[in-house]
Amino acid sequence: MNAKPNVKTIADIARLAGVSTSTASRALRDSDLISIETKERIKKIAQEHSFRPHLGARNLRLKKSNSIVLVFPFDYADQDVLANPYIFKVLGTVGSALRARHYDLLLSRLSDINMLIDDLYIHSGLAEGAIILGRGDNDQSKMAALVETNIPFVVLGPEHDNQGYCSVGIDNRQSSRMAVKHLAKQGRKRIAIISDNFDEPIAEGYQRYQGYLQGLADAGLPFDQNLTVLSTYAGQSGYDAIQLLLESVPDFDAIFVATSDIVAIGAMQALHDANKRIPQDVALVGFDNIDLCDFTNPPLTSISQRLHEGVADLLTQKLLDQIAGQQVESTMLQGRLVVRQSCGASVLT
Amino acid sequence: MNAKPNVKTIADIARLAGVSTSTASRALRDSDLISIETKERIKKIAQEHSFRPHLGARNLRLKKSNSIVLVFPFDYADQDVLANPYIFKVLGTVGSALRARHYDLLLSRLSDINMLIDDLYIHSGLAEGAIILGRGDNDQSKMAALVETNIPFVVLGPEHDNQGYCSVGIDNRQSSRMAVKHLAKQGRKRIAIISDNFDEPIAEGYQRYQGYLQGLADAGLPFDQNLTVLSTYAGQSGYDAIQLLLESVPDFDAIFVATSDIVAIGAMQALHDANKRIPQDVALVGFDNIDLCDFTNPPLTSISQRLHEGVADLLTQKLLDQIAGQQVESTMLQGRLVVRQSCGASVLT
DNA sequence: GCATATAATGCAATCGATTGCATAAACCCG
DNA sequence: CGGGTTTATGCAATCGATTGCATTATATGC
Repeated sequence: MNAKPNVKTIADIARLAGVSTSTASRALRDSDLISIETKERIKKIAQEHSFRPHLGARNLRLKKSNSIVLVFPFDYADQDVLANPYIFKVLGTVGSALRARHYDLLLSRLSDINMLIDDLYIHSGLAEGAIILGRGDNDQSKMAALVETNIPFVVLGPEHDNQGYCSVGIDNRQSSRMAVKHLAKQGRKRIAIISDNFDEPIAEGYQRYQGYLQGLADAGLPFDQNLTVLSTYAGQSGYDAIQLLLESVPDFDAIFVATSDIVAIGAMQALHDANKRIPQDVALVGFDNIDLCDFTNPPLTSISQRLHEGVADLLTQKLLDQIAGQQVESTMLQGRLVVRQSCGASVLT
Repeated sequence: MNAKPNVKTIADIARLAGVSTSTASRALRDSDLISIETKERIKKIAQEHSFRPHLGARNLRLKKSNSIVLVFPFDYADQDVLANPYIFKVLGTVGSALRARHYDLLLSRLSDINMLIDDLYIHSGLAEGAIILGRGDNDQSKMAALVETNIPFVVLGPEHDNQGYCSVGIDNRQSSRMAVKHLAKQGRKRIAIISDNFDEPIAEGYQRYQGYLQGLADAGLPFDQNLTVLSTYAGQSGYDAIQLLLESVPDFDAIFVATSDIVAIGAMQALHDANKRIPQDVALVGFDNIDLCDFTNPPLTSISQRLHEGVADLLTQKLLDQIAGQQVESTMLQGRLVVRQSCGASVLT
């Protein structure tokens, strides 16, 4: 059926060209040790047989893999997280950045950092480094262990004191503070917060909570424990949170949904169902600034993590620099408040 | 710093254990050629040095790669597509299924089928097969060329006559017909359709359009060219489509958004802005049944592609069977209409 | 015309793990 | 106690591409 006989290896090409495998290999790599004519001839033969060198063999010889593993410290089964467009966007932008640098992207089948260390793609030669998409609340002792292994890796997430590794992320505290101040500026007095963490200093949710507290303080508003509600990453969780608030502190007039826009959308739904008008009765600010923010009803004000503005490139470049043996520094970006209608501000600018 | 000296290869382990590499290799693979005590001893040493065999070397020797490449026939830069939670969900479920079968997942940096054939991960030994997430409208001549290569692959998408490859997807025509009939049953007479393709028989959008036509016919409704609007995959596109309809045929009373739920959400926003009530003035049905359907206002009736019900497993199993040399058949699943409020049906059941 | 520089090519080892075959050691049994 | 098994281990080739070194062929210089 196929006109071309089995041409699978460089040796096959060499045989067809009547040269040694060394010559064939050099020709295909464009070495100047080989005469122009010979190179042309060999290349032509390779082309005709649509020959591709076996990358596994090459990588073995060259001791590299030219690929990076992207780790979700979540289980694939955790559909709530997977349903978050933000994560997907990160995946896409990181993939794009790696591609531009001729690296392949391996998705980790690992669900936590322990397994990463344990099952180590890197030690097994599959990847040269890792990009870890965390919410930053990975157990720091595990992270320390990871640092110990000397595996090159970077983390998308918050920066901690003396973390010992390189991270790229936005300033959760500052961004949140800004969001809350913005709500206060619209005249809101009873601003609630929905977050996924109020206890662990290491968690992004906690840091956003801290920013919330600062924002309240800045605006001279009192803190009320009842205005804090925990959530997961699912839309339903936002819905439930609102119902809780409506029961306990029905006088709230704004919500900062620190968890994610998806949760904010769930919250909006609950408010609609309770006949609360947004933003007249309750103003809302989300986090992540997903595309959908433009199409919620009303459009959702949110904090942009500046994904389009180079986070993926930063992550990728820092990782590759690290692999190349360079020292790299963490970067903390300032979030940007994208004002739409849900926060009650007039969108004139 | 590290107490353990350079232990990178099986030879190192062998040296430490005072045996040959063959013995070490066999011991680590649990061969019964090796005495129990020796095995235990070698395994212990390997453990202590957290040794992992180099998978590249193993794969080279065993002539396999134990990984699959997942191809998006979209560019990473195509943010509209990447923003679709449906694709992400597929990614997650396929990843999960592969993981369960101990395969690694490589993301293709390829943007089209041509490059897949050309740049071929498979010929280069990186992957054993490919899962192609298409909208099924891949150029069929390219697909034929792909079939020619004998590379094992499966496609998530519609089934075509004599396609020559294995696909798994839902019956676009039938599902769409069902959706339209459902709208007609609610008394809607002027049902519009938003789709991304009205011309190419090979495209999913076209097939959904055909289903729409059948549905209209079933319900005895006349076809009106003006009720058909083209869209891309972005929410904005749905918004624009509605504005177009409002200008040209303001009397429409229902829309079947065949492109995706994201587009439907954009459409809802446009309807809100035009003070059209959903579903009283305009009823709406989307496609994909993403999680968010529960949290739109009102909740969006949509067609489920049955992702949770084994599509990923089917794809994975069929691909692995193919790699193992078996003959595999395509599967076409029936879509399921998930009724919520946007279609105007009473949700009593 | 001969020695030396230069260009082109091939040989063989290498990357790290695996495995068929050979060998050595221990054991069995008459 | 010698021949025949059984059990445990090692040797060396292999997967496919790459590259240092050696070798041959050609060119240059005097």
